[in-house]
Amino acid sequence: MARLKSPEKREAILQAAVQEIAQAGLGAPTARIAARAGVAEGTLFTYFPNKEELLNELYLALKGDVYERVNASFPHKGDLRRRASHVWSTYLRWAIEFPEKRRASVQLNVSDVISPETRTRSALGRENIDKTMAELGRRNAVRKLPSGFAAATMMALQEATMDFVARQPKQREALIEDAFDAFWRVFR
Amino acid sequence: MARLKSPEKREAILQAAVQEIAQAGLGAPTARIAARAGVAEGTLFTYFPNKEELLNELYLALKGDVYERVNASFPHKGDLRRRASHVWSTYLRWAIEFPEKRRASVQLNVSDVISPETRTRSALGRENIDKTMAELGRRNAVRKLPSGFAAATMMALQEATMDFVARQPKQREALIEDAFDAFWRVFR
Amino acid sequence: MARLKSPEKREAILQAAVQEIAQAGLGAPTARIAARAGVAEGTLFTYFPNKEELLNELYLALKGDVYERVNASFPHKGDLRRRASHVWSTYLRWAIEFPEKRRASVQLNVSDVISPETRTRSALGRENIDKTMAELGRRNAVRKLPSGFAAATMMALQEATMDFVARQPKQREALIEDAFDAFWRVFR
Amino acid sequence: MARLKSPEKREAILQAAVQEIAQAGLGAPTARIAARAGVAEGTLFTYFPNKEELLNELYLALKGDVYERVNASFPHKGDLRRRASHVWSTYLRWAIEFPEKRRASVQLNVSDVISPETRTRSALGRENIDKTMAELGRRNAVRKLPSGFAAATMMALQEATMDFVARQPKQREALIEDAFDAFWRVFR
DNA sequence: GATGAATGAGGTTTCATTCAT
DNA sequence: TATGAATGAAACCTCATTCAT
Repeated sequence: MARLKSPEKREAILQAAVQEIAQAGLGAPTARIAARAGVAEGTLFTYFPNKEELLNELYLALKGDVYERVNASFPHKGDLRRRASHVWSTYLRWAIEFPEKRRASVQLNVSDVISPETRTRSALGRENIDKTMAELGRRNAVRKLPSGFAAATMMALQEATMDFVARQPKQREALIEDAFDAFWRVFR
Repeated sequence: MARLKSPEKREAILQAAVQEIAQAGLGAPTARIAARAGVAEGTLFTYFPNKEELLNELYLALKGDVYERVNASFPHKGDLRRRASHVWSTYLRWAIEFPEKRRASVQLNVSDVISPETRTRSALGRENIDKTMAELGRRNAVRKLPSGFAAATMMALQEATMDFVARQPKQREALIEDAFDAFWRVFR
Repeated sequence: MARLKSPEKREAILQAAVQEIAQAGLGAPTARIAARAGVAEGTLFTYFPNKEELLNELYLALKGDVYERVNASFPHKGDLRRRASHVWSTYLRWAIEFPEKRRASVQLNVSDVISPETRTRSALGRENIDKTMAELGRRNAVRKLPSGFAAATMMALQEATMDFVARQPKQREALIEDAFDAFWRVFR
Repeated sequence: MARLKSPEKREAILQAAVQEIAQAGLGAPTARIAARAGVAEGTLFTYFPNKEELLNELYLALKGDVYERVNASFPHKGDLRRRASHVWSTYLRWAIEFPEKRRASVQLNVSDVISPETRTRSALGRENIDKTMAELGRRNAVRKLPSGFAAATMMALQEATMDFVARQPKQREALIEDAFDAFWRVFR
């Protein structure tokens, strides 16, 4: 039998894509991605039929990456604040730990290469997050704002937080906590 | 004497760039920008030495556009909440009124074509905003968070708001106000 | 004003295409066609939007080339044999004089890059030929064969003749005449 | 002992090549040919050293296919017309019965991948045909035309006939006969 | 022998920029 | 100044062929 398509190589390509996209945006040449992954230009296309697919798969991989973390130790029995705080800090730590992944993620979000289908698929595994956000959205303070506002607000406030954490890594935990307090106040 | 470079043409190119970038991202070909502006491909380069410069100038133009609005009726004598509310709603209304401008603006922000110098230059005309944000940042609630957090938070929360307003244009004013309340709570 | 798109360059590209296709088939690289035409790779695409269009335009140019010759001295008042002979020999001489054009023409015909629309357009200017062929097809000898058989037969028999003329150029005129006699006998 | 190369697989590859080439021309990827043959990409190259060889072998196979038929019931004792008619209709029926084979055959003929050696080898098994054609060529009517004209004419006229039969399959036998009459007249 | 992943040269096309007009 | 044809580097992708398994 011939060699099997190795998951390692696929992973290497996705990781290389993260780095290149973080650096050069979605215009990053497939040739450079392949080179960084240590495979031939053509090999990339045995793992992904074309660049668009690669980008979509990358999107899913990145989302999956975070969701997995969030779900891993999700405090199902905790109260709302506890659960919101878990989502908040897990997410934020991920973004801080892997700044390139976050950067790539942002680029993918802003662009329109991500197909609706991919967006739908990415929702899988996000149930815990979604439920928590929905609950937040039903609180009196924001009841009049549309559903989805809570999630969007979290994304947005995290965005605002990350940059600062990136610049002051030592105060990381304090910043994460203080920023969550600010976030929480929106719904209090 | 030679003809003068017409400000109208320069403006037309910038406007065309907004549309094209909103539609196709920063990869939008200069040829299409020129075409939409109603000038020849080469003409674009008599107004801007290269694409990068065009993009930087566009960034400045867009920022200037908003700041001008904010400054136009700035309530210098109002209290903090009043001033913050002014910034909030002026900015938000601009983004809602010109969705393409906002989209282009986002693309430019995310990318790294905007030089540090341009970012510095863009600060001019933002004094009112900056001062208001700084004041917000000194409030007890967020005192421990880094300076700049207030501004970043506003940008971020507005981002979260816009999408909803875009989808429910009729409730625009209510949404803007309710979202500001949420925003304000962060600092309360 | 800028340079105008020069018909000479367009012509050069088409001629270069003829040579390259005659030599290497329809797979002939656009880069080589451009090089032979003495223009840059990219220039080819300012004259033809893509390779397919180039091929279609080439098809039309080649057809037009022959038809022009046939029409130039068409003996409208001659009897059927006279007119058939004119078509026969004009066509044949063209094919013999420009073997590469003929070879390119054959390749284009066999392939499926030529759109139906192009085939339709190519019919313009072929009225004299068509009318003559139709008249041939109505003769008793071939009355039972479908319309179009005469034209197809001529094409086919010419094909058979060309190769021989190519190999024995000195007997060209005699061969053309003798072969026409054979052709004519089909309808006698 | 190692497995033997299976003749069935070889045959499957050749048949697959016929289909693919009929559909997509000689540019048909070896990968698709292999896929259609139900073998792995690499396997194709254990049966044929490279694509060019495959094409040459296919050419021989196709020619052999027809010649076999012609020879099978060749009327060695019949007069010239009888023998010519046999060749004519056997050949024509083959082409009509296997349109893809014919299409592939045409593509191969037009291209220049077929080596002179292959052309020579393909002459084997064509003796009956050749002898009949040679005899036709010596008839008074075409005596002045080069040897080989008869064969070429037949090919050519058949080409002209096939298309019509393809479009009117019901009149097949009548068309074959009428067209042969027309063909015969060339030599009468 | 059979497999199919891996390779990289080469193909078509795009596009920022230049420059003759 | 204005124009748009010309340029050629570089992008994405295909495919014949090799070779580890």
